[in-house]
Amino acid sequence: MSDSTTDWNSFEKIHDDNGYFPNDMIYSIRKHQKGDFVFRQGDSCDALCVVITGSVKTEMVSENGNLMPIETIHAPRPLAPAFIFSDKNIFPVNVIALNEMELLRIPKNEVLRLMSIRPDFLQQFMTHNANRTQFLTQRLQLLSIKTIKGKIAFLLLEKHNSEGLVFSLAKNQTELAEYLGVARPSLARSMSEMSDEGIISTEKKEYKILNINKLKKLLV
Amino acid sequence: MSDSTTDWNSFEKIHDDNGYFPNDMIYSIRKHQKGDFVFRQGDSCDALCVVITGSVKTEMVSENGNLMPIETIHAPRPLAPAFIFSDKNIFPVNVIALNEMELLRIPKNEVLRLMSIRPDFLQQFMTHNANRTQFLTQRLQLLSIKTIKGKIAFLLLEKHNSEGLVFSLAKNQTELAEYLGVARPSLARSMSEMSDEGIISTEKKEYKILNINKLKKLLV
DNA sequence: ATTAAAGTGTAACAGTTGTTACACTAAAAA
DNA sequence: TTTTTAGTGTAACAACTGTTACACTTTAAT
Repeated sequence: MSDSTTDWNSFEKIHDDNGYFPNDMIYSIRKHQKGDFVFRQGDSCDALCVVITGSVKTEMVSENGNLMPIETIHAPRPLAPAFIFSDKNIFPVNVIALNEMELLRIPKNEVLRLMSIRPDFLQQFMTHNANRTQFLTQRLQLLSIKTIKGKIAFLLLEKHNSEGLVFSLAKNQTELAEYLGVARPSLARSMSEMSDEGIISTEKKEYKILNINKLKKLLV
Repeated sequence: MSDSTTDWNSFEKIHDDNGYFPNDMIYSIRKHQKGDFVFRQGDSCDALCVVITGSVKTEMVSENGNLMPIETIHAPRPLAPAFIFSDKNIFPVNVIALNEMELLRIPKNEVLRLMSIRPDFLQQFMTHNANRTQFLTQRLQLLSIKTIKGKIAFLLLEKHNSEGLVFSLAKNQTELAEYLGVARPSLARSMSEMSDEGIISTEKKEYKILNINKLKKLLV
């Protein structure tokens, strides 16, 4: 499964009680070089894995053999943390090291023990998962909207709620199109139509909402 | 916020230690009648809520004032369990009683305490959330596929993995179309084309995969 | 300053999907 | 059985989106 020499099934104990991890915590750390497969899609996994240095990318192997990139994960961040507790704990993606990286691995039972003795750890774990659920829910909502103008409206109204009528987006047009799951020229067309209709105005990454009622009607 | 007479902020203690909930658990129970708003979109919530009898529906108020049904929740099931731990704990949906129902409410701090003293409770909570994350991820994958034939292929190949080349689906064509987020006649057209091409055959809710390689190519 | 690269606006056309309508069949109710 | 209802197959057409191509602008690199 992997190219490192670390024995994957041996766990050590940590030596300093830092108030977060107790000094008798059972864990293992393994190093990977750039390009290593950290996990392959279909591997089973019964430990909490945390990227502690470096970064990895995840990609999904579709049924026809194509590779679809999912996301990039930079240290420090857990790797599919919810996942070790699911009924069917098989890794859904390939995980590949983008550079030299280190992976902390804590067995499931030890995770449960940590949770019961370290409230901070428990709370942080829960918060992470809750935020992830909210992220997924919101993403699902966005993709449920069928028209391009509707997706743009959803995005801009969301920004509006936190930042008002004038704001800037971090993404350029190409990235935005990818994020919305549409073709770039189609996005440009829809946007220029919305400008013609006096709903919004855009200048590079700066957006203004000119007619919020018309914008809301596009959500239908 | 609600029509019941129970004091929403008073919590009692449970009286029998059933091995799952301890006898000093802090909680409250409130009853709702059919049609009551249990929560409104935007309400904040710092307690774990469990539907213990009856059922509720959740719906989302979109920016233009339309109502979009999300899901129906039958007892016994927690209500947005991940959610109380998120950074921004505002209810994302309306929750409405479908019939006479009872809601168990356990304050967040008490949930954390329960988790640390009842491993079963902790584990079940984690498993529930993990499964939900997996469900959302899979739904996201399905909606990311752009063509109708691709969505059909994804669905059928998933069934194939667990049940082989011949199986039946629980949904009829109308429900299936809604699930895939496409128009019913469009789904029928795509399916009959796939039948013409010798990829699948369908009879009512029975499906056969005739040419799995062609089916996999549709995922691109 | 010049060149190269990245990002954007736009148009023509093809392809897919949604809409609407209607006939037909199967299943449920009277 | 008859009637009603739900579910399905199909067609014509409209609407929308993707594809491809190219000009133009802005930014970065040489």
